[in-house]
Amino acid sequence: MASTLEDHSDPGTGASDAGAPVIGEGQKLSLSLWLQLMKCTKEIEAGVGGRLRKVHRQSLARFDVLSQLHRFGGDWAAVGEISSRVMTSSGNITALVDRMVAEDLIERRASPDDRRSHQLRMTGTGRAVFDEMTADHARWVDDALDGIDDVDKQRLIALLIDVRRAFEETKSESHIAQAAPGETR
Amino acid sequence: MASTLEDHSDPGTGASDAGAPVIGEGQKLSLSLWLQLMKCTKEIEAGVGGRLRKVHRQSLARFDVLSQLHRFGGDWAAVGEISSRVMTSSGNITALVDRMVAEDLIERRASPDDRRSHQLRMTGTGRAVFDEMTADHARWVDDALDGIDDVDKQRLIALLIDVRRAFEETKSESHIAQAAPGETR
DNA sequence: TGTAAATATTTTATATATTAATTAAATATC
DNA sequence: GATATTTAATTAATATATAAAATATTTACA
Repeated sequence: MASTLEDHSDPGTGASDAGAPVIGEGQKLSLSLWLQLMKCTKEIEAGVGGRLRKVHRQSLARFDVLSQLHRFGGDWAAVGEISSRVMTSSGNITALVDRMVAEDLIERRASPDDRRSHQLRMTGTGRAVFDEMTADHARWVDDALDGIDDVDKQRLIALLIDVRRAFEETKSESHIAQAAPGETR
Repeated sequence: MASTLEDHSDPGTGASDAGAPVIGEGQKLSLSLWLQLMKCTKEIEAGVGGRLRKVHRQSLARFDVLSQLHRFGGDWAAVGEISSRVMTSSGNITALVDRMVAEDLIERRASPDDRRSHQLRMTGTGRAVFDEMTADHARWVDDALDGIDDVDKQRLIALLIDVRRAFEETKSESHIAQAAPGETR
């Protein structure tokens, strides 16, 4: 779902808005960037995800699971490995895997090494479905970004990698003093 | 949830991968950009959304609904207006609104003008919760983007607006020939 | 060795999301 | 004015997501 699709960068004039939330000048730019990032991702995601759903009757979540399994090239992969790579909770991956197993897209077995662990692998059917989805997915994404020239795409990629690195650093810096309710700084 | 968190830009060597999906050279760059866009958004969303959930016991979806209602400054807003602005389905907004009404964050009434339509407004409680969330949200987003300088933020904003505009144009161009299963071009 | 702690996954409860079908009312058209 | 179409929202069925608790197993270590 969309999130924060509101430009808070204008805290308002104050007219008829006595207790308006106070947003600092320095935060406005960050909020505008976050808003654009969110809108851009959600809009394209809705487009590509909607087509994936309509054409292949599969969700982006399932496509992600298959994509990650594909990287293991036919080998078994631990459930935890997949769930962390697709950025979903352990509880969610269990249900997702259940449904994908029921549809014969993937198969699950107990790990031979660690009896706590389970492993996943694509089935032949899963591989076929994945290949079909992959081709369409790549074309749809490329279509969505059609109007952007290669130089701008490369600039964007570099900037987004910077943002992710900066965010990771922020997290690791603040990991000692975990946020208490109401105060983060 | 995360999506497409797999870099398809390398279609592989072909070794032990006979039927590998074919991805054109020109699509690789688009896929890399899409991957970074997705990862960047999802990672920050997980951080900010997780804190919002933990600290304020509210989802980003609810924050979005309150944000949109806030723009109406105390006036009633049509349910459809809100659902389209937060980019969610009519079915979802009904359930979301039900829960928010039950928690006294917002109130709902039949529209006086159009008897098909319903309207929403923040309650005093909702406004108070929104104000608290807004301050934290702005700070968390700013923290997440702490390491990026203002010039790069502005570059990113401009580029993302370009991407959204390009995507909208693509959609309106292809709206006549809607994609049939398996063939989009 | 025995016990505590950590790890991997599942289960449970619930929230959030989609699509399709339904209901009700407004609008268009003849 | 009667009928068909469109519009607005809800309902129903189901998928996807989270957090918290439970289960089972491995690892650490006194």
